Amino acid sequence: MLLRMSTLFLRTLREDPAEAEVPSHRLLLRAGYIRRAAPGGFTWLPLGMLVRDRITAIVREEMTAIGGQEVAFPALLPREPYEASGRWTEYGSDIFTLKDRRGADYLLGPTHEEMFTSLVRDTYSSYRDYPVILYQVQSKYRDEPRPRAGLLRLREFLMKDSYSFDLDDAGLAAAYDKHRAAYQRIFDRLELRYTIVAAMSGAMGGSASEEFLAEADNGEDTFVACPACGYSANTEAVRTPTPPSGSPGEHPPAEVLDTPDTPTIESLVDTVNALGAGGRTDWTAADTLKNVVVKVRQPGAEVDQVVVIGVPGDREVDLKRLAANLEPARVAIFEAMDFAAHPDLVRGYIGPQVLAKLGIRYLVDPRVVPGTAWVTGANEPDRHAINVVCGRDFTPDGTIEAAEVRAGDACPTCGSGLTIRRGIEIGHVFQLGRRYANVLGLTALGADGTPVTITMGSYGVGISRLVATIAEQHADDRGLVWPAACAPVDVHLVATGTGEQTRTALDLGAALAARGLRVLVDDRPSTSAGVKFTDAELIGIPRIIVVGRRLTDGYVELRERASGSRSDVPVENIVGTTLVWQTK
RNA sequence: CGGGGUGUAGCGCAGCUUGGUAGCGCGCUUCGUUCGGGACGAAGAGGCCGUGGGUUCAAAUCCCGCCACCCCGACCA
Repeated sequence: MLLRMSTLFLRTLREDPAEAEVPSHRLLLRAGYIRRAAPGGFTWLPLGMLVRDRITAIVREEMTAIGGQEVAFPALLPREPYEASGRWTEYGSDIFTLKDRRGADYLLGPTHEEMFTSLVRDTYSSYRDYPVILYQVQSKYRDEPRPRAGLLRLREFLMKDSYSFDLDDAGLAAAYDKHRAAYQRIFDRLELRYTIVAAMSGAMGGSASEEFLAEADNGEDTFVACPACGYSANTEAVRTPTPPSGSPGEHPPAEVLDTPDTPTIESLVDTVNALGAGGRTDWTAADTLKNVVVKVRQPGAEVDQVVVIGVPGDREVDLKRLAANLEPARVAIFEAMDFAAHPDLVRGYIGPQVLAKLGIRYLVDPRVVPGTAWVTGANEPDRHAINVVCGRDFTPDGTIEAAEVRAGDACPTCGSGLTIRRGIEIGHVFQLGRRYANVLGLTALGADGTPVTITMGSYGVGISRLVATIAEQHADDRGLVWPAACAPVDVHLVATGTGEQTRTALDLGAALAARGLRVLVDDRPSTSAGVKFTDAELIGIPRIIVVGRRLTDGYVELRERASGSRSDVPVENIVGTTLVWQTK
C-alpha cells in the first residue's frame, strides 16, 4: 500500500484546537485522524481509519485464536428482547430509543447480550453443540450524559463484544480465562501499559468480573494497587478488611450528650472533646459514626426505599462505590424535601439506635463490627450519644462497601498500604452466569435427556477508545508516536528539495510497497522541508526516511520517531535496511 | 443533572465594557523568488458573528430562551 501526501485527504492543524484538552484528543485532531461531527460522535478520517482498522484486525486475530466466530447484529434493535431481560427500564435513560412509523419501539444497541442469547437459543438445542464463543465488532450507542475527551467517552463507539456459552461453571471459567489471555495478548501487541483489576459486574449482572485499565492521567477510573502483593481492584470493588468482632460488655453504657450546633463531624469532634465526654479529650473523626440517608429504587419498583448508610466519620460516602454495590438498584441522595417527609430522621443528628424501630434498612461499613463503640447522633436536634455499641445498641441489616477509599488503606489480601491510580477502561471480562439464559430460555438438552441452562460470559474491548488510549500513552511534545503494530503505515518517506528527491522517494516507496509494507510518501510539491518534518513528527509513523539534500551523494536519512535517532544510509541499501528494521 | 468557562472564516483569536461599514495571524488561491526544521514579496477567495425571540432608527455588541463545546462532580467500552 502506498499513500501520497499530495492526494491524501488530510489537513494538519498548526495550532491546538480549542475544543481539545486531553493530549490524545488534541493530537488526533491536529494530526488529522478524526474530526468532531456530533455530540459524542467523531468522523474517522483516512489516517484514523487505518489505525482503527489495524487495531480491529489484531482483535479479530486474537478472537479467532481462541475459537471465536464473528457475526454481526444490527445496531437498530427491537424492544422485546430488552423488555424480557429487564434492561429496557434498567438501562433507562442511557439507551437511545426510537419509534418506527407504526409507533413500535426500537433502541440503538448499547450492548448485545439479549440478541446473542436469543440467537444461540434459536439455533442450538443439544449439549453436543456447546461450548461456543461468538463475537462482533460493532458500533454501540449510549446516551452518555457527558461525552468527553475526544474518543475516550463517546455516544457512538466501536466495540468488540463477545459472548461465551457453556454447559457448566467449569466451561465458563475456561472461556473466561481464554478471553482474559486473549485480551492480554491484544493489549501487549498494542504496547499498552495496563493493569487487570477486580471489578463490579455493573448493569450487566453476574459474578466474576475484571477490568483492563490502561494507565493514564486522564483516565476516568480509579483503582487501587498493592505494591507488596500485586492485588489490584477498581475502587468500587475494593474489599475492606473486617476487624475482629469484640464484646459489647467492654464498653460503658451509651450516654446521650447535649451537643448544640454540631451538624458536621468536625464540629461534633470539637464539642465532645471540649466536654471531655466519657472522660476523654482525644476523640477523632474516626470514632464517630456518620449516617447518610439515601433513596434506593429497585428495578421495576414504583417507590423509593429509604436506606441509611453508616460509615466511620473520618470518611465520606463514595456515591460511586455505593451505587456500584447496590446495583441494579438506583441510588439518589436524600434531599431537604425528603427529610421534610420523614420527621423521624433528624438531619445532622441521625443515629442507628432507632432505625430498626422505624423499619429503615441500615447498612454499615465493614469496619462497623459487633462490639465497636461509636459517637453518633441521638436522633434529636443538637444531641449526640457516645458509647453506642454495634450489636448492643443497634444491629445493622448488613454491610456495604460505600466509604471512600484512601491511599494507604490496608490491602485485603496482605494488609500492606494500597496505592491509588487512574486508568482508562479498555477491556472488561465477566462471567454473566445464567441471568440471560434464564429470562430468555436458553437451555440445551443434556445427555440424560433433561434440559441444562446455559451459562454465559460477556467480554468487551472498546476499539475507538483504544485508539485514544494508545495515543495517550504513545506521544511526546512533537506529536503522536504509534507502536509499529497499529501505526497507519509502516514507513513515512519525506521528500525535500525539488523534483529529483520526490521522484526517488516515490520509487523507493513503490519498492517498499511491493515488499508488502504500508508506505506514506510526502510528495507535496510546494511544501517546505520544515513543514514536512513537523508534520511527519505530528503524524507519528514509527520510521521516517528523508530523501533530501544528501541524495546527490547517494544517501538518504533514516529516522526513528520514538528515539529521534538518525542515520545516513546509501540509497541502494535502504529497501533492505528498512525490511530488516521492519521485521525486528 | 449541579457548578464554572466558551461559541466571530478551515484552525487560533481580537472586537462586546461605551450599539453605527466584521478584523488579525495561520491555512487556502495566483504569480515570482526561495528550497533540511513551521521561507519572502505582491495580489486574491473565504462570514446567517451558535440559534430563536426581544429592545432599538440601528445588535457580533444590550435582555430572555434554547443548542453545542470544554473543565469539575453524579453514570460507563
